[in-house]
Amino acid sequence: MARVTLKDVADRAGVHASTASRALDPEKGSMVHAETVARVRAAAEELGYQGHAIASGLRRGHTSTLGIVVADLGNPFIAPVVRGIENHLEGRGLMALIAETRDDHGRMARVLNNLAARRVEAVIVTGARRGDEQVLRKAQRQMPIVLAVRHLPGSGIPAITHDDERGGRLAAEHLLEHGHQRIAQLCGPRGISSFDERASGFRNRLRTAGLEVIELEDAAQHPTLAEGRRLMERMLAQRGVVPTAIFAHNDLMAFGALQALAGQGRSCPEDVAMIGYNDTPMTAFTQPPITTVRLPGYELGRMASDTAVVLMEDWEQPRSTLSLPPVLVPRHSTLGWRGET
Amino acid sequence: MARVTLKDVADRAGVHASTASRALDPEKGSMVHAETVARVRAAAEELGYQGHAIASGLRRGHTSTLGIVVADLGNPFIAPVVRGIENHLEGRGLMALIAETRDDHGRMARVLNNLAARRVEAVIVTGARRGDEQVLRKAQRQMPIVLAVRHLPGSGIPAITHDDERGGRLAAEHLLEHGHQRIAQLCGPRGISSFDERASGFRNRLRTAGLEVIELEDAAQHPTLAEGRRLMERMLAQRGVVPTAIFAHNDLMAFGALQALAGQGRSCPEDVAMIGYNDTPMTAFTQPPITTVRLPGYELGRMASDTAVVLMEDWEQPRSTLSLPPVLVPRHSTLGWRGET
DNA sequence: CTGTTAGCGCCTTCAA
DNA sequence: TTGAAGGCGCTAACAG
Repeated sequence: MARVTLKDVADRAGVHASTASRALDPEKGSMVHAETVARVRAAAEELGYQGHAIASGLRRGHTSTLGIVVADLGNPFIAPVVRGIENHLEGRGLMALIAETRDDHGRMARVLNNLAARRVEAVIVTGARRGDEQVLRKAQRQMPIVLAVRHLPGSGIPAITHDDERGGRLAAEHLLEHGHQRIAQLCGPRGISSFDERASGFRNRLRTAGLEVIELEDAAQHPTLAEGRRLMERMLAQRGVVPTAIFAHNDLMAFGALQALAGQGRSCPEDVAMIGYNDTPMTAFTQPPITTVRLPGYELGRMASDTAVVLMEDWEQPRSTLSLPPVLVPRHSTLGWRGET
Repeated sequence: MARVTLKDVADRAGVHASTASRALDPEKGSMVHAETVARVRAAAEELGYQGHAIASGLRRGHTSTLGIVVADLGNPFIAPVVRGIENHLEGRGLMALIAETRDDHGRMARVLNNLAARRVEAVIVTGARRGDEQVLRKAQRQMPIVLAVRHLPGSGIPAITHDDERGGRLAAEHLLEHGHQRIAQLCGPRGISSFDERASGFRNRLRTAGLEVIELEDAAQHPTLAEGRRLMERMLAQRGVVPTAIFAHNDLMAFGALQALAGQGRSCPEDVAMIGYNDTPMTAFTQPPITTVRLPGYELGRMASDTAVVLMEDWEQPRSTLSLPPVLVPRHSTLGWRGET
């Protein structure tokens, strides 16, 4: 397909290929006689000429492409982030190659390698986790890398994240304000900054209030509904006090926890209050509607993309690291708690 | 970045670039003396050589890239489809460029043009709608196009879709079986096959049963919650009989409709039964849980990707058009209807 | 204003 | 088994 080349167009217009090239380039159209431009344009039109961005890019030394690496395309929270990136790229002549790691280190390595071979001009990684440092640092020697959503503490790789420490704190404060004393959290996977930080933000705030969090040693393998249910069931199976409030590390885990509670005949919010995280659209429509922490995913995507673009234009930029503020969204799953009985 | 080229490696290994090329190509490694291969590999390693898939592709005549065009990256239903595509591509050395049209014809044209310029070897379009035929047909002269999710009736462009006619029929049958007589539907945007067909499947099935659907002339501009609410409000504002059951063309619209009903003091499922479409994860957790039609999005993605790969390898393949079967998932929003009063 | 020349980085003849 | 030559499609630099 697409047989016709610039040379064909030039021949038909009776000019040299380089003239045709200039005539078709909006930036250089002025260097060429208006009549010639018209002739070349006409020839291109007649032949159905389609420019070859790859060849042109090879010559010019750029690909106008960047990479997006996500852990899980199915995670509802990732959609607005990707959308923010994509919308920022649009109109800049840039396009994104997208790949999924499924939180697998080997896949991360392979994907980055593939992206490097394709000479993307920057990579936005939303799926980094502890253990990826080395691979990422190596990749960083070949192209700018921007971490988004999850960062790698101490790695020095620029990152645009949410302030999850703060998110955890907000959750804790909300529960404290409502008079809870026996408070638990169900932890998302370890080694992922966004989960680790919401855990410590939550824990620390409770300590400040003189309380110790109820926690399992076990954390979720993946931040899924099934894992939320499993952890909640384990917690309920332990003897000792039952918490009056649960902080689940994301909305899906909160649902799972709710199912486990229901299975034990405990109701939310009357017996146990629940807080999720992410403000996934559905949280507003569930029974009960779930109190959650809202993060500006779309904006984060735009900013990560913006950082990536700056970095690809000017390699040795100061590494900007940003953290966007979360907001607590109170709903019935905590507001309806009836207090100690 | 990535300064070192094959020539550098060759020089360091003391061989010609073409030998280095062969040594590094797993397919042609055998054409080269084992010792030479080792020397070249070592040199590449020492220099930190990173292959240049773009240049290599230019020479070999392929890009190992395909395009995915979606209408709305934020639509929860699109995630599994993209996931299915991506997972199918992985391990085949292929990667996908992704772009969003937001259901805008102009954007569709621009995106396809950009993709063609980048010489993607095929494009999967999940966001086609009436009015895109011409642009798509033109693009089809440059690369194979596969429609997914939504097809273009009469266009002859290969498509992998869900059988939405059938989905509509299933919804109708479910309501008939439960004894409904005054049945309405809230229509998704016109000119999009998936909505048009679920509308006609539903309508026709009711006609066969001797019933006429209650419908507005108006359809949703976008398949969103807000539009679902607006349409439901309009319907309730009309004098005459109130339906006992509603078929909303997707789950989000169903939520909107639910809100409108609640606003009028009507409860679901007691007064009015509701059916959605897509089996978005949240439908199982809402109050009430919503009866919906489940579609195999992931499988559809895989199949679309498979078709695209076949087409890019063998241009003039018979145009395979497939339609995957939907399944009705009954939940409380219809099962709890208390019947005519 | 336009043509010539020389590659971008790689791979595939062809010949040795 | 290896090297030389040529070119994928395009454009920058240099003449004229």
